[in-house]
Amino acid sequence: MVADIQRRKLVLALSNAKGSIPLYMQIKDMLVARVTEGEWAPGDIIPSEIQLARELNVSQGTVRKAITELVENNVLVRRQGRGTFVATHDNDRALFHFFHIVDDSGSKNLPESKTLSCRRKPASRQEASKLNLSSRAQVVCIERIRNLDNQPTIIERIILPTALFGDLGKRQARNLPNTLYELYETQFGITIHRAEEQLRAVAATDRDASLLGLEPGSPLLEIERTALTLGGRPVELRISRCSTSKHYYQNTVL
Amino acid sequence: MVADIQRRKLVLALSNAKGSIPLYMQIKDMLVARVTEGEWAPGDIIPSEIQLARELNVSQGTVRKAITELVENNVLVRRQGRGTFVATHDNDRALFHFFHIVDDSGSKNLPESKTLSCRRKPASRQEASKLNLSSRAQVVCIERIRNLDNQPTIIERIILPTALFGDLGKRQARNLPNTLYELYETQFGITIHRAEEQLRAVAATDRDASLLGLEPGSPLLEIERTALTLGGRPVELRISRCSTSKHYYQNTVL
DNA sequence: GATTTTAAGACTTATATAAGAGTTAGGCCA
DNA sequence: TGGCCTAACTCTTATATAAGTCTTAAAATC
Repeated sequence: MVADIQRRKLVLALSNAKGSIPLYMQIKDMLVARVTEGEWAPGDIIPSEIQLARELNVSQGTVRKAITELVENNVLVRRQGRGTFVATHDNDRALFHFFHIVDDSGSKNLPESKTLSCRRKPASRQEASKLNLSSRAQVVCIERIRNLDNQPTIIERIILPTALFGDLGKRQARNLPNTLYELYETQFGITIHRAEEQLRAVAATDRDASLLGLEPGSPLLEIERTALTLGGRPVELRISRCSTSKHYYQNTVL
Repeated sequence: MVADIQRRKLVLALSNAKGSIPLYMQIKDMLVARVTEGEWAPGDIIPSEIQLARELNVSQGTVRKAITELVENNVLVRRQGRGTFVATHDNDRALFHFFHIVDDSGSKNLPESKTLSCRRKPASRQEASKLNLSSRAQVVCIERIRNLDNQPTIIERIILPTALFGDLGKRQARNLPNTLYELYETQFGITIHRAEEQLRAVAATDRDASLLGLEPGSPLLEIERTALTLGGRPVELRISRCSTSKHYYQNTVL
């Protein structure tokens, strides 16, 4: 442990000698590394700014600048007087952060979910490519239907690499929780950090239509989301088909 | 001018005496005010951090913290060794910032535009409500069709309050530039700062279909955007209907 | 004697200031 | 024309002080 810190000091000293990369960035990278490597798990408190500053032989303000950027990136959460914590998916912000469907009055509610199926299969070419898997790797494929205001509104197909979510397919087959990202975090140690979404308008298939109680051919909003970890590794592919007769997808462009 | 600065110092001193609001926030608000009031126009350089610090009787670091937050909000742009500038819509970031349609290969190109019509009319109830106008206020209504890869892909209807964009309807009727936000900024002194977008899947009307070369009833992605100024005032309503057969709407959730 | 209230202290993050190190653009000179 | 110098910026780091939070133990109350 002490040796570990010594090594770190050495590394910092060396890269500092090289000159170019600012101290606070090196510290930032080091903090990210310690989070991704699991030294600090989501929800854990990390050492105080002063402790880190002592450990790394820099001033508190320098550590602070590194932490500030990680707070802006949603990696850490600060609470004055308490400490700094690794961000989790169990607080309100995180729960709603990746969900963009809003009802016509503008209010956002999390939908209930009913799992239709949960099985293993080889990844399709497209799935393998989007998840960076070798072709024909095994994936878990979950299908569920989600209700908003007691109306079936969204059909979701979720693709996960079996390599990462091995026993999810077997153990929890049909009683999956509503908020999957919390499950990934607590059960599999995988924290979703950001996502890329591709939206298209598509026509409802016969199956879509019967599940959602619409006419076949009705326009649906298709959202194809690739969810990534802090390290940028894609770990979930999720394709949602939404009826937008009473809801819409909300996006704020800052 | 000097009196103005003196007044500002006094205001700061007073609100500082009250105690609660941090100095850097007061400075931030003051900087925003000076931008919105037009003392500094988009593209202008603002006084250096040290000059502002002297003017306000605070240290450079405090001014810096205020400016940093405004840079994060896309209000200001910093260039090391040069100075700090009011953000404009003429750089790459701004041009692509509000445009989310990407072709299937993932590359983003700005579409060409052809104006179909440009006329004045009284605002509909919905338009008046979304733009915060008194009912039946006059608006300019622009309709245009936009090509991507030489294919008509997007039908746009743009609603602007005549009160703000008075002579736009007459003077420039049919030769509007492609990038409107730059025009708003340079010709009307209105800078779009953020936007709220509501996305739905809809069926193409006969007119949509003939303009886009599709079958009537084909699914289209409808994007209803309300664009707001720095002060949060809605100034443009834009409804786009997009064919998503070869393109999609890209959103990154951080 | 048991329970609640209060106040001090030891933490934490938040804010403000200052000094020196990088960057950039433009002028000067060979 | 091409290279060097310098002035005017921002960027990085460090330090001091303020403000918020929790623990603990003494004091007050039942």
